[in-house]
Amino acid sequence: MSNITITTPLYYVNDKPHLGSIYTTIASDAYARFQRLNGNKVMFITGVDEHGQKIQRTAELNKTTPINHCNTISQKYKSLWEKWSISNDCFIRTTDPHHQKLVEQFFQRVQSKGDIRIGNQQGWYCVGCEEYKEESKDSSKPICPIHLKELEWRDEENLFFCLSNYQTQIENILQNPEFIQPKSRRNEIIKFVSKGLKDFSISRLNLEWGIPVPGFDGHTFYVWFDALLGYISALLPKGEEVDLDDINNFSWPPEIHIIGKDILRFHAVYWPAMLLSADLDLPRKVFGHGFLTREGQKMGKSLGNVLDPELLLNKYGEDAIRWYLLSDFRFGQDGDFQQKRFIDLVNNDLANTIGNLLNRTSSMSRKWFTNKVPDFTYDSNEEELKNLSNSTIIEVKGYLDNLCFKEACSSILNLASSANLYLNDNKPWTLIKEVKNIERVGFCLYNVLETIRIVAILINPLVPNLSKDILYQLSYNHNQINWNIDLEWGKLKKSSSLPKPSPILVKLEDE
RNA sequence: GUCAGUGUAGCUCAGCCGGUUAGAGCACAGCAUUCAUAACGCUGAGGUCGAGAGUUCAAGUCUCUCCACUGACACCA
Repeated sequence: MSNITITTPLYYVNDKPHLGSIYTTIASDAYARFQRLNGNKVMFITGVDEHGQKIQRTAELNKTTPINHCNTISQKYKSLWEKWSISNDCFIRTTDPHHQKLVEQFFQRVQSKGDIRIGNQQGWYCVGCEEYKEESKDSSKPICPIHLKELEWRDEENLFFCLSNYQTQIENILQNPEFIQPKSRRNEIIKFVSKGLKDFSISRLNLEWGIPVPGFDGHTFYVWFDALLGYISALLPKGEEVDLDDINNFSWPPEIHIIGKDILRFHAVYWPAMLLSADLDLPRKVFGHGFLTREGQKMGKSLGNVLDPELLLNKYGEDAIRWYLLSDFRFGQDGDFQQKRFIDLVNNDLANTIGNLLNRTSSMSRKWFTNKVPDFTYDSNEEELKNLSNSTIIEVKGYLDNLCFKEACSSILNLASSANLYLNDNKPWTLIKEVKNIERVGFCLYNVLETIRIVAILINPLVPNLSKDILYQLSYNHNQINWNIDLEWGKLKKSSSLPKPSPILVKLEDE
């Protein structure tokens, strides 16, 4: 048993949650549940990032104060995660007071290390965006691609973090092939780092909505510096004095940061350097997952094709969406959300393959074994399903350990299909016509029921509610499941009662 | 522009160090059928493996060229 800390990004509260955030969070949740089921002590962190210019501007647009805006959006995230059964152990807000203390303390460490300097942030600035833009390569007059207006040159005093001091150390960290996943993203980062690291600014001037930099009037911390530290604040008890020396007693460092590919560099380069500077341990792994498109198109407000997680949940239920997102997309790659495919897959996999398997087997047992799991003394060398279950368990563990959700789902589904086939081959409904076969039928049905139980336990981290429903219908205690115990073949008690089966998933209909 | 990756059945993708008639799931068509949720099962149709050239006894699998798409190339949560 070990301590495992898992993080989602701290979502920027500029806008309400979208499908991308639920995708990351569901995957993280599945991984966290998997680790718990294996008996590990898990600290699953999620939360929100609430500072910065964009927030301030959005609040102004909505004619409210930044903190009110943050309260509203943060609450949306919080309640949405509850509705989705996200099993996070804490929820950090970067406006939490103890976070501010931690940022200050962290800054002082880095500063005393000599990794902070004053410099000037220069660049082409778009007044409309209120952002620095990358200098355009080919045109001499830089133009904002959004506002199509000329950019103006700005030169602002900022504090800089001396990332360049960590060039070789970062390169060494990247030597570890496990540190950044998937591999393609790792290559990008290595390439990026090899071109030479430049210092980056960690403060802004004249931006009110941020944490003030101690000792530098008018400076507030740039959101990234602030936000990344939320992973640490999340672990510390609220309201008490913070002490960075103690964080290893609070499940630091994380086993994994699960993030979208867009923010990989911050987590895989800037963040490790910051931690090195502060003499803190590094996360063991950073996983940059892919993005989702919808029916082949990017999702965006301008296209008006965003999928609202709340609407999805109300319409289809969490299990259906969780299964689709985890089973059809390779986690490291981009995926395309297709309505028809979603409906087809969920109905096939969950309702037909798994759900109907439960239904048909339970029905037979109830019919011929007085509403119970068969009791029998039939002796046989035949261990087809037992062996397949055991090999599936090993496979699934391996896949989930590497966040290969799709492969895990497919492996589990294969087990369920095999159980369906096993029934078709053994034909208990024919055997039972001769009374002398009752023992053999009992043996056959028990094998399938037990396989269903294994299937239910294996899908538990992926679709927890569906899993519980199946276990309930098998009269198997679904509280406190532990994979080291409950995945053992033969745990289903003979003669335990079977309730009348009911569909575990109402089939979805295409609109 | 530079670098990297991808391009295989209608859709999503597997195909490791090159080796018999190119695979899976879904979709589609047919058969069978009740233990079951019109489910499960079986069969079938469907691919010039992006294009062209080359290496080889043999290439989806290696090399080169071209085409298309995607990503990275420092302040985008």
